[in-house]
Amino acid sequence: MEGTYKTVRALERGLEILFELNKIGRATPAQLSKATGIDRTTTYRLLHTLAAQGLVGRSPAEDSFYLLRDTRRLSDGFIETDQVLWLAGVELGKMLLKVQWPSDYATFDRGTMLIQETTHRFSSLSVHRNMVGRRRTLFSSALGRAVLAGATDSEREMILQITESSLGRPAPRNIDSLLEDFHQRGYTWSVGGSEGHISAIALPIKGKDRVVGAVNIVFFRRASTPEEIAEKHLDSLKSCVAAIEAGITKTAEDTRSLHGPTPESS
Amino acid sequence: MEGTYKTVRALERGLEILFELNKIGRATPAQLSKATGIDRTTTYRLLHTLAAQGLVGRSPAEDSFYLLRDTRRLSDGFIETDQVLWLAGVELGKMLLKVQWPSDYATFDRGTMLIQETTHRFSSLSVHRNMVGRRRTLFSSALGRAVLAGATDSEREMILQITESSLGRPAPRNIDSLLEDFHQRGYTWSVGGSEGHISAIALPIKGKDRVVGAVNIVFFRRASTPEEIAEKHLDSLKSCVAAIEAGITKTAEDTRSLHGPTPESS
DNA sequence: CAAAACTGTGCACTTAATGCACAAATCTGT
DNA sequence: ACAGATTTGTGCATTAAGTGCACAGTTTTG
Repeated sequence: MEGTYKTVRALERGLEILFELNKIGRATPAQLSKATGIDRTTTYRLLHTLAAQGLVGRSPAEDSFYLLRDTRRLSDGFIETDQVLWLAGVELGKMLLKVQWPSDYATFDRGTMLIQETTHRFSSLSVHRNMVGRRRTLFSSALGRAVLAGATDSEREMILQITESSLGRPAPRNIDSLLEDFHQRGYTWSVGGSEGHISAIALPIKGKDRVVGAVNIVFFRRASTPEEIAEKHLDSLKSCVAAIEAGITKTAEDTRSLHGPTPESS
Repeated sequence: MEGTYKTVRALERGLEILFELNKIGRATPAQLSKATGIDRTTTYRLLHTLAAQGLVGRSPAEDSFYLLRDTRRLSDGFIETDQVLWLAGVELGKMLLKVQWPSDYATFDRGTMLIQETTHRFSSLSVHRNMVGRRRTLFSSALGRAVLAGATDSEREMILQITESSLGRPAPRNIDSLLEDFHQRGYTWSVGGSEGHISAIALPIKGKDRVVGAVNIVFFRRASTPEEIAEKHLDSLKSCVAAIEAGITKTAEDTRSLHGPTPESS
């Protein structure tokens, strides 16, 4: 990412052939060579390498290669939320430039909020590091409260059920005051949170039809109050959330196009 | 495929990293290096190459890499029928050894039968070549008749509608006699087909809940009759079809397992 | 049946992938 | 808060490994 690096050509070319095969659906080595501009024999050998990996197969009758089921091994590990992760990281970075305080992006995961991305490392106003992977409670953290506030009624019910079953104890059901507070203020908050000296405000991130996660701004309890921070930085937080949400709907829109093999008839 | 070739290592290694990333979901260069056994700096550079292609992204905050949506470009071109294609090619090859006559595997595609795989090239009893991509009619070819015969009622209705709309003329609706003939004989047939001197018998290939295509045996009209060929080779044809169908259900069964990223909590 | 196109493989060339080495940054434990 | 341990990023020399030419064999075209 830093200095644009010298890339590995053999890998690039192999991938290029895979891309091409995905477009065409079926092709001979010569066709692929023409399409990619890679020398024919090189194409041939790259195809063999791909075949050895079980990614492409060759028709026993025709000379053409095509994709095999195992190509899924290259992409099945991808999950939608990863895309959001990238976005969140970028936007959090931008926000840090305006707001000095660090912030986290977290998702609801099995009863608690799982921090997925953070700018703690880059903020001079943070003592924490290694935030990613840590968890915050659903009820007492600003992040958790934001998710609860951003959820639809049915979604919230599901979240509460999951939380109860994974925590093994009943969840506090006085959510109403929390929701009211959120609608009044426009954000959720917590004071003296996880370690007694940390406070935060947070907003939910909403996807197409569900709450994806939440983003917060973290500050020292003795340094300021939620109200003061909100006054100064809520707009930044809001536009950060908006940017992430925009990215989500954008990636959701571009429906992946499957193109079947449509050889020309004679 | 022939002599196991010298594979391209750089490509293999890059793919290995992608595989690993698909398993783990999220990893630092060092982790990937350990997991794959590839030198750390090499791993690092391969990751950069993958990143340059837009396949993986790197968290701006954390050091870990993860997959991006574009990994789908590596596999979206794959279609289920391709898997069948490979199978069909192999099985047709096997059948050719027993039955001297050439045979084709074809699928229904926009109103006609599209030949996808063939052993014409390898049969000494064929004058044709370049069969793949050619088309046979739905009503007068053994292949087409086999698909009609193998379809369920609702499926057949769909096939007929598609055919009518793409041919622009009404389809013959006297299918009943065809079906009756099929159930009586156990195969479909055509005499003096596409070019006057070619005959064939055929069987449908059925997938989980739909007709996938059909396989035929082709012979010279003056050399034999459908009845004679069926007597000699229908068993071979049947076991060929059975092998392909077995392969289809097998690949359909192995449901692809998606594994989400489940980072450990602190 | 001759010409053109394509496939498969050996081989020589030198590009380009690789891993070591080192500096810088980051994390960990006390 | 500080020192040791771990990890990251990059330059560079080495040579392994990717690449394309050449040629023989096969297939397709006209």
